[in-house]
Amino acid sequence: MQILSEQEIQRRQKRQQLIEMGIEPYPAEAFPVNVSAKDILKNYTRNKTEYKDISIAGRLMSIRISGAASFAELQDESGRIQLYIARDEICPTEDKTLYNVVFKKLIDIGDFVGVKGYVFTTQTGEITIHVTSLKLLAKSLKPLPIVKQQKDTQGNIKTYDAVTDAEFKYRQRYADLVVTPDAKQVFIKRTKIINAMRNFFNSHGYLEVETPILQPIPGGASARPFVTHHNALDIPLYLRIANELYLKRLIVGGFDGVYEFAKDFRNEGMDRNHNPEFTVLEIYVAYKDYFWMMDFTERLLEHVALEVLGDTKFVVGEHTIEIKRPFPRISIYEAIRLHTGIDISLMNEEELRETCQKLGVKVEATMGKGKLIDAIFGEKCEHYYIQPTFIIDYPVEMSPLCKRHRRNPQLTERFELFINGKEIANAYSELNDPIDQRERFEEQMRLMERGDDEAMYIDYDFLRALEYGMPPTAGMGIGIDRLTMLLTNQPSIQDVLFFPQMRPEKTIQAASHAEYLALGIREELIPLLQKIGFLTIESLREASPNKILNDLGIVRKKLKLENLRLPTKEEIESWLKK
RNA sequence: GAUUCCGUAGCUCAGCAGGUAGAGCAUUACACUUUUAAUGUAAGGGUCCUGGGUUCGAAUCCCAGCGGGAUCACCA
Repeated sequence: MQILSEQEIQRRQKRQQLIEMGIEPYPAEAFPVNVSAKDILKNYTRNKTEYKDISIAGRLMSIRISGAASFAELQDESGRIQLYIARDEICPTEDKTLYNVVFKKLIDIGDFVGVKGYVFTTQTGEITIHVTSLKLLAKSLKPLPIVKQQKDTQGNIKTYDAVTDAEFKYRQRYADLVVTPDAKQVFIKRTKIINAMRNFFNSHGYLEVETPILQPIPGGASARPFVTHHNALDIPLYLRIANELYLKRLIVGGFDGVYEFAKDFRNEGMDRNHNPEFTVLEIYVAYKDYFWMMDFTERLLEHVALEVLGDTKFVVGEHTIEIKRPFPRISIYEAIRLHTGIDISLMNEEELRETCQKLGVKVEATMGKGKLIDAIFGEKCEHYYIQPTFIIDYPVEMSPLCKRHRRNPQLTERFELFINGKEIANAYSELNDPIDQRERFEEQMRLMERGDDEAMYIDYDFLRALEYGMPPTAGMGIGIDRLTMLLTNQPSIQDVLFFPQMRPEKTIQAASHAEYLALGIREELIPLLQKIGFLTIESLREASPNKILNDLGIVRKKLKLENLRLPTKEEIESWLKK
């Protein structure tokens, strides 16, 4: 049994009352809609004749009753518009039930209604729908948070009582979306970002593809995977941590440009930058190198910013960022030298470890050369790159899937794009020498044996694919969640995911009346027991009979039920024995 | 995983040198035919996150747990 608040009980009673009056609170038939709130607000003043016979549906978000005429606000997907409801308009005959009872008493904030009527402007100058008929489309049983907004004389919107409880917003996004227009805008932009990218890729003739999410070997990145099990095959399967190796197989197969917006899964810590599942765009283009990909990435981001924001400049936190081609390019060694004064380019693992210690960068025994360099860069350099900057030419140890640098075999042809101090994109000239690739995998195996639980597994099928020959290829990945955070100025990944992962809620299921009765509890005592907190049989069993008796006495007095016969201690003990 | 802050009505929040639980909106009732977050009058609504402890007495102090946020660690 659900535990209901006073308002929830009232709404259930209203629902029942509607049914008894012959009004279906959840009608099956479609309601024809021929206009949106936004359309009316935008175009009515210029084109009044078009809005003489309109039909619109949405949620009631405020109701102001004043006698025989009332105002309400209807919210549809596009926004809110005011309704004017006059009793004698919606009830032209003697029977005023629809207005006096259904509208005034039985309809609540949050209910879906459909209205027909015509648009006019009130004396206070607000574009309003004069309602001539009103129909309940769906009853809402749970009260929404009440968020109010006021426009000041400059047209700025002031919000009162906005939902601030992060837990409420993330767990009950459906309710947050109803009452927080800004939240909705973030998600609309997210989709626009993806659409803009997709259009950009398609206009280049690249093919959108789908590759396995359930993988026998979790490859293409360094991360701890989620493991599941396939019953029929009786094998473990992993939720993908990346799709890189599959997309490259497709390049082997003769597609010259493939991309995928992929959900990846990593079984690691969660914070405002990390959710266990997240979205990554990866794209691979044959016969290109990382220089081409840098240029391509610049153009892509410029395109996305213009499509989504209409501008290449935007504000993130305290910074204004500008997507301005070309972005500066700086090698990782140079970046480290610049920000620490130390040249690490010729150091071995031991020297790097000492350098880390000197710089106060935390290290672990399992870290190899690649991770050590990454640690220094992450701690000492990353946050300086606010404006878009390519960090290039990473050491080979950090990049097991990346082609060696054409002039220096200790380096790779790799870039990462940093914006606002965070990595936004990662790209390579892809390693296509199967012998080198095999050796790099083997190096990863050695790291794994040292205890690096994020080192890559060897994917022999991928090696086999490379052995058939893969053309020179440039590949690039962008974290869509991070990019969305950037372009919508949201500080937390949870704000750009509809349903961020949360610890499961503990729901208390209250015992049913039958369960109380089964213990021999008199029916009249059940509400009292619930009132004093014994909502489950289990909680009752754990309590002492004396406490139950005491509390019942208190609540009886409080509810002024002096005529109610309290149970004896023996009676209570008899319940607890059953 | 560590540190730290928070958890009071449907929502936003007060309340803490321990002494009967508060406000605004929302809800209910009555009045009102053009209102602009907030008409007037009245009423109802709470396991003060949970469990222990200290105390004559705990929303308030102490301990533990649960949930969430922030910082850090790992990573994208």
